[in-house]
Amino acid sequence: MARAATTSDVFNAIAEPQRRDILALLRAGERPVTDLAQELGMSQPGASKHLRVLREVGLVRVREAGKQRLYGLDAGGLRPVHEWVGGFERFWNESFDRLDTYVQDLKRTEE
Amino acid sequence: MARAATTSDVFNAIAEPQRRDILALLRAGERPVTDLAQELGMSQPGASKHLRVLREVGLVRVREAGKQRLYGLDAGGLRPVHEWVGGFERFWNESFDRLDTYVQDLKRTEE
DNA sequence: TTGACGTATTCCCGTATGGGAATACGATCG
DNA sequence: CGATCGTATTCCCATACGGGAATACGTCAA
Repeated sequence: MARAATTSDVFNAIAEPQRRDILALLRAGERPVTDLAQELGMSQPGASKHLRVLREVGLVRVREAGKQRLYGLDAGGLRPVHEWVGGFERFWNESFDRLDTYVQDLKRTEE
Repeated sequence: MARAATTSDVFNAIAEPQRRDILALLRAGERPVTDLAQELGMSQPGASKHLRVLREVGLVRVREAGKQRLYGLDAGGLRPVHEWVGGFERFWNESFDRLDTYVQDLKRTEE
């Protein structure tokens, strides 16, 4: 056993910088694989692989368009992530207080 | 070359379910390693390792407390994630429209 | 100083990947 | 049908992890 099954999980899908780039690009609209690959400076197979992951977790949708396959954004899958992170929102607003406490503590320790 | 250096990146840090669990628990306040390990059903070394990753990306902060080391949440690091995902918010609100378009397209294809 | 307790490291293993190269597919056009 | 274009797969390599076991550390109590 090793590296618990992480794939097919949205959090893992967006952990890859290149995949985040793809998603960002798709906000502008549907695009064929080659287009994405070229624009992001990656190989076609590379783009296809990343798109596959994104498709499997439901962040992207494909549409057959003749010889091409147009990939489009399906942002709904990001909602759970947004909500999860949102659950911490009130904590980073307290950050200054906490940082202050931390600093006070350091001072006390140094004395 | 393989699997680009992903560690030391917030997105990657929260890609691990267990690490997300740790962060969630820490919202209730500081905790020593053993506590976390037990509560989450993981080994002490395991907890320490995950905490190390979280510390390196700045999501967690340590405070020496005698024999123990109290880990506390440092949610500020989640802000970039929240913002990134937030950049897609308006897209998942359009999801119904898009889904509709998609379905229309399927119908047309089947005819 | 010796022990005990709470943690962090180090090893080692097996699997999951990301990337590159070559190749297999599927659809459209002559 | 045969050629071509746009994509998806398959191999293979090297590395990054996550997990378990054993061990090294650092601190405090007796």
